Amino acid sequence: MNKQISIIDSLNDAQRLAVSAPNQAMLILAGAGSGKTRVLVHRIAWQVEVEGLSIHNILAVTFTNKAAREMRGRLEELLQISAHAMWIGTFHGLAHRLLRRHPKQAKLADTFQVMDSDDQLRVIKRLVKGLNIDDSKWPPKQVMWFINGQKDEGVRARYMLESGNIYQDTMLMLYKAYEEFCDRSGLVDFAELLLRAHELLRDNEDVLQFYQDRFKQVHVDEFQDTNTIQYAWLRLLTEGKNNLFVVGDDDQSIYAWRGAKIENIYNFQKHYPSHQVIKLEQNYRSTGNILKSANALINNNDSRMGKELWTNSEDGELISLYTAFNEQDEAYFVVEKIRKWVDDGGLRQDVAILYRSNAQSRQFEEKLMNTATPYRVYGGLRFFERMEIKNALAYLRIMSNHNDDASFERVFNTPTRGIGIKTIDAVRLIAREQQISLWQAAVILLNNNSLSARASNALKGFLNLIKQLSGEAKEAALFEQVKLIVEKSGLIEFYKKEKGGKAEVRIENLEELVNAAQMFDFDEENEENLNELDMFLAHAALEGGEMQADDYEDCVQLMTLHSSKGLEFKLVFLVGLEDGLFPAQQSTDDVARLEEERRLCYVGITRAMQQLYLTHAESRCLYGKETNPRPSRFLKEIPVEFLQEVRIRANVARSMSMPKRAKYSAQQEGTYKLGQRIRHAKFGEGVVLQMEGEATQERVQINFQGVGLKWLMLSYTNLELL
DNA sequence: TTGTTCCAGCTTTTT
DNA sequence: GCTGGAACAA
Repeated sequence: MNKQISIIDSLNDAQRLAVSAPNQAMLILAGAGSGKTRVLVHRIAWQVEVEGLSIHNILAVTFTNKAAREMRGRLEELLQISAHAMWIGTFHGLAHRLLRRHPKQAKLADTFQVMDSDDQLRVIKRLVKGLNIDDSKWPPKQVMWFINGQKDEGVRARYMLESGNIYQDTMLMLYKAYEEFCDRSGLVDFAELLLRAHELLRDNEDVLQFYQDRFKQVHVDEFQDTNTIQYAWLRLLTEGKNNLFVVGDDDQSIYAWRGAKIENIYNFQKHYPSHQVIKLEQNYRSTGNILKSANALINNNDSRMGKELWTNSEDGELISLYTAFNEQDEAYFVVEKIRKWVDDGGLRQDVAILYRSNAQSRQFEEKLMNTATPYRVYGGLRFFERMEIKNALAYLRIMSNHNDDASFERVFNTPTRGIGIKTIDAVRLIAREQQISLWQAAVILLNNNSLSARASNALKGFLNLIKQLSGEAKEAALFEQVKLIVEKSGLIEFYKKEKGGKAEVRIENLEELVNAAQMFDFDEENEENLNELDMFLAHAALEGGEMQADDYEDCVQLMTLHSSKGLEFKLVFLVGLEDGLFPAQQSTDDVARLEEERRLCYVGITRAMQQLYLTHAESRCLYGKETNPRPSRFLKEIPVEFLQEVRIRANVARSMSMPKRAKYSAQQEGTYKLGQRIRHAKFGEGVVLQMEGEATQERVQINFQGVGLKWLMLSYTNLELL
């Protein structure tokens, strides 16, 4: 009794319904800021405290490690227990755990290693080259998208038929070759983790039965982001049991471009007919004006399940709109406002600058730096993705598994040890011909004595180094193994010679890697019978590590709209609201993609708690070219009554209809060509010689008879065509 | 083997 | 306009 009350006491009606619903399929449509994670955590607590389930009987799946950590933490706090052993994790993390537990049934080597996307791309590049395929017609990146796209849909190369289309068939051939390569090297990419885990359950009745029995309840966060194979996996686990509890928001689906299937929400309703839908529409985050603007914007999307956020809180301030001259001015304005916020006692960490593309951060960084304002940019290289770290890890991997070709390629000549192109090509050739690993090929080559003495020594030197290191490392603790390779691989000396001031940081990072190994909590992840090194390497690939260390300083947050999802800030600047930038150029001619951009804008607006600034520039340097973009169409979708136009000093209430430059529409565009003859009221007849600028900025140079050269602004001049 | 130059590419991102 | 990678020269 007490327990029930304590779990649902602090919740609103809709949240209570969701948390205390009987054990059945549930679809929770949770708007931004409506307490989604809260519901998830309390639901699990309810099942433990009230329904009497053991935490072992509960599975909770998220997309990011951060979300998983947060959920675990909040659950521990609420239940006052250790949720250590509970299966809370990312799709990839849980899939990895399954594969480690059942490598045989999954048809994997039990020493398999996880490749991150960087590893994957390198492998594909190598493969494309090795097969003599024109990488301008089949760019490795596209090959990677193709392969991952197929895997996301659950399609193996062997299920695919040749189409007679050269492009498709070459892709297919590469997909096949890639699969063979991965099998031979014992490597598994991210998409493969999911696909394999699905096949593991699908093809092994006993394994499936075991997990179906174990997990009485399955919970999914951010369900709108699941792709086909993830949903298929969830369905297998909950087959015939009606015990899938999903939380999501169709309006915040912004990852269709990487395979997320919003249809999964609709299919859920078909596949679990006795499900219950609960909408969480009360928002606890933003002011009324912010919410109403967001609602108005998202209403322009046709494909929606329908949901309208509301709040008990005040309307708050109007949303501010600033029109900048150019991107410099925009950044200046934003930084000026932040300065004021801080002067008025605000915290920098409550402020976020959100943009559509990473390249936009630079202007703001410069201005912030000039004013000595601490800031943090999200989305850079993470610790385990740094080159020096990846190289060190490659040494560890090849020690663990000599046949790991991806790692072999990475370090055979890093640091340089005189293994030239000719030598490695000979090795690659043998490997390809005999379908063996580079390591095995190198051994054969050395035994054949077919290399020059110098090349042979260099290659032998590398193999011996690895052998010697593996020998020495065998008995050592994890951190000692890492220390050993950092010291003996020659990487430190190698980076010491590097110029450009990076040397110091790189060496520090390598030392930090030893620390990371020492801190690595083996038991935490390991119910499996694995050695510590393999777990550490998997951890590195699956977690990526923290971005930057200065987490604790009070600083302004800069990030893309995508990475802002799930976060909230008192003061938000949504910048670069210009057609072509946001919505992105590539998304403007397709309704579905445009709707995704709109959802992205909706995500951005709903990050703001108290104050929201929208900015756009009339002129912007893009790819080295001056452009005059029109204000984003999304701006026009926000009703004028929620907006106020802002200058640097004074606020000006908005009176006129929104797009103040729309009147200079395309009517004149393309009218003037070089050589066009015209007449001007004052200057008489002339010929157009040059044109530049767009829209209001469009100017033409005209050679007037008897008057000479003149530059005229088209928006101010009336010219008669002749 | 290293340094230079040239050239393509250029949304969004986790795992 | 900037960056990373590849090709080429010394």
